[in-house]
Parts: sequence; C-alpha cells; structure tokens
Amino acid sequence: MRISAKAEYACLAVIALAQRRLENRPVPIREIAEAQGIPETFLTQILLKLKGAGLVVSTRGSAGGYRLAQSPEEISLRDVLAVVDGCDLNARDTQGPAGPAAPLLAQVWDQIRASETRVLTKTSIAQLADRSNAHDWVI
Amino acid sequence: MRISAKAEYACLAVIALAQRRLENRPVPIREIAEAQGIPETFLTQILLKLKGAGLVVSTRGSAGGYRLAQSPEEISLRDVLAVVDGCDLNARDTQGPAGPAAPLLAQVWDQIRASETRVLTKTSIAQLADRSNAHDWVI
DNA sequence: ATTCTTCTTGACAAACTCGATAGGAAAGGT
DNA sequence: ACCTTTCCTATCGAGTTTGTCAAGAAGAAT
Repeated sequence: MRISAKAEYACLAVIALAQRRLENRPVPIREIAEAQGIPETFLTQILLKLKGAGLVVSTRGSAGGYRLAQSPEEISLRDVLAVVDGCDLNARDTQGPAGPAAPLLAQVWDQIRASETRVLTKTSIAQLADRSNAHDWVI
Repeated sequence: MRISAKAEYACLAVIALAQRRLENRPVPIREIAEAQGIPETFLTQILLKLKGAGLVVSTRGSAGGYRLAQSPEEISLRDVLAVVDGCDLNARDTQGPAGPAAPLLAQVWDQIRASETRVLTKTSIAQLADRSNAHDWVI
C-alpha cells in the first residue's frame, strides 16, 4: 500500500552503483548519497543490509566504497526490496484478526501482492540504469 | 507495499455491517469488534472516521449502533481504504529525493499503484459479504 | 427523573520508522 | 610510523502507528 523511504533509497543506491559500474572502482557512500539526494547516515545503514544480503560488496580504506556483487541484469527491484523490507514481501502475516471475514480480505491482499510482485520481478536494475542514462543523454 | 492494521479493521467492520443489513437495526461497536476480533477501543476511532466520511451512520442510545449509509454494492474496498489511509492512495508524494533516478522509480511505483487501485475498485463490499456468507453456509 | 446503553472525545503509552551523532576498525598514501 | 579516508556499529531522538483508558454527552426504557 505504501512504499517506505528506506525501500526507495535502497533502489536508488543500487541503480547508482549500476550506472558507475564501467568505471570499475568502488563508489563511496557520500558520492551515492549526494548524487541521489539521500541522507548519508541513513544510506550507511541501508548499504550494510544490502551487503549482508550479498547484493553489494564493500572495500575499506582510502579508495574504498561499494560495488555491485552481481551484474545489474540479474538484480530485480524485488530482490532489493526483499532485503530492506525484511523478506515479508509475499509472506503474508498469518497472525490476522482471525475473524470470519479476514480470510476473504487476505485473499484480496494476496491478489494485490501478486500483481505487485509481477511488476517488481520483471523490472531489472539494468533496465532502470539504462533508462536513466538515456534520459541524461537527451538533456 | 504494506497494508496497515487500521485499513484491515475498517474493511472488516464495513463487511460486518453489510452482512447484518437485513436485520435492519444498528449494530453496536462491541458486537462488530467481538465478531471480527478487532480491539474494541481502536475500532471506535476507525468507525468515527468512516462516519465522518459518510460511509456509515450512527444512532446513539440504548438500541444504538452503526449501519451502512449506502448499499454494499456501491461501496468498494478502495472507498474504505481512502478514508483510513488519509486519501493518499494514488496521490503520490511529489516530495521524493529528487535524484536523477528518482523519476524512473516513481514511474514503477505508479504502475504498481495503478494495478492496486484496479483490484480495489472492482472489489465491492457486497461481493466480500456474500462470499463470507456462502462460506459460512458450507460449514 | 433516573438509569442504562451506546456513542464521542481527549489524553496517554508502547512500538516502529526515519534519520543524526559519535566513536571505532581497516586499509591506503606519505 | 603517521594520518587520512572510508566502512562499521551502537545509541539516541523526533514523529508516526497502534492501541488503551477514562470521563463525558445523547438518547431509550423503566
């Protein structure tokens, strides 16, 4: 029903990493934060989770930063959101009000989540990164 | 992305009212709360908002309670959710991070919201109430 | 009139989200 | 060796969500 700020930031960060992949060097947090307009301290925590999930890898030190662990074509929006939203994307809460009408509603929520998942799964990070580059090109 | 407890409670309450419409009498909050497993004091606030939006009407006094203001066929799930979620169902936040890739994501979020709205608009309270009655009938 | 039921209203508390702050650890440059 | 850069971790605070609690107002039944 509602897209959290954390989720959006995570997606933007991964897209930014995909766009700078050709430079073949780690991208510092600050650079991503400034480019995408994300609070730097919050992005720190998000990238840490993405690293824990194996989506990105980090390098420490003077020329350190983050880079993608996989190719952008293999990463879907759903993969990113599954990390930050705690994997409860399509695992519905089995602890509903348990009233007689609750299962009916749950059925509708499932239907909504299914169409949501369909869109997220078919949208890869590579698609978004390319589209964004194309947009910059026009300007 | 996520369905709030308040939203689910509101839908359950309206469905419950639809099911007891033939009895032609106001249904007290307590009765709805117990039947659907909703915290009674919280349901109080939700019904107040639904009344403010003109979806239900209330009668005070000894034989008082709530009843639907319209026929269940005219009420869609979206109508109910629009009330409790503060009308920001399809009005996307124009205050995004404003980074270069943000519009691309906003486009995807819009796509998701659109398919969401499609499901919610086509699902009427009457459909859910009937389905629930049929289910009880089988048992 | 009194009492009982029910809605109405406002204040309050626990949990989560969004972000800031501060200090530490690892690695590279000099 | 030293110092800078960067990641890493923990904690704290404002705001929202999710409820709870208690006192009040309005109407029906007796």
